[in-house]
Amino acid sequence: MMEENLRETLMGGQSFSWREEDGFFTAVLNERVYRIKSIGDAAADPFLYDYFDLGYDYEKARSEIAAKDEILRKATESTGLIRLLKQDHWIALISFILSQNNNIKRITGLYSRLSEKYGHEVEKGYWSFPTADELSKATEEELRQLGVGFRAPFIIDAVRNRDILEEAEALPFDEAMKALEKIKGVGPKVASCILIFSYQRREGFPMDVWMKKVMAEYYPGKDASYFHPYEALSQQYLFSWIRSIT
DNA sequence: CACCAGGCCGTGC
DNA sequence: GCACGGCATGGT
Repeated sequence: MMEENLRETLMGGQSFSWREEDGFFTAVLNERVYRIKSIGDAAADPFLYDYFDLGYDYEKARSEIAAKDEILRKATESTGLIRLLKQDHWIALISFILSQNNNIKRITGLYSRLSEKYGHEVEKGYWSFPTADELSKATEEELRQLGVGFRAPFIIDAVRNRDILEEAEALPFDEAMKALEKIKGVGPKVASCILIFSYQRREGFPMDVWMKKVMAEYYPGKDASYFHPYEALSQQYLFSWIRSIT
């Protein structure tokens, strides 16, 4: 059995909710604090079972991805098992708006500051990410002061258009992309991240600056369809791999 | 000083 | 339709 790489799944750019402290991965989700050491800790909890998508066979998917070509074999062997998280839509929307032209470390910091300023404390020192209602109280000026920069008006617009998240649920992938892209600051990359990491849409294939390098260098002339039916998971292995060797 | 980070918007053609 | 500059912030 392939070793699980919980760190890559939780800290590798899918989510900005988790912190690593004292050998535990910790996050405030579902109105409480979760502290886990390994994926085994998630199986008994219904919320985490769903969040970590434990009903899906990631071992099988990984081995089929690895068999596709030499690059994917290298990418899958460069790390342990990676999962695709099923996060809250609203948290994913704001998280990936924050992510544009930004780096993972700073995105995580902004996520924390938003939580402490607009969220609520569920346990001493642990703050939930603000709900849409809570974040609706923020002004553009406040958000800029907090450090989100040019993304401030995008967050305001996301609050205003929050209902699109519900609509996207029932739409086929391409239409869900278009619906999400009606929100300011949401383009193809951000929309596909939201659909993969909170709607379980495995046909998404986010093209960030890292993936553009991978495609140009190793898959010239190809696109997401080459990786079917594992577009999203292949992308996640390639993303992890290219960052690890660069 | 420059250039980069899980990009997108507005403008011009 | 595509190319390009601008954009807040912090790190290297």
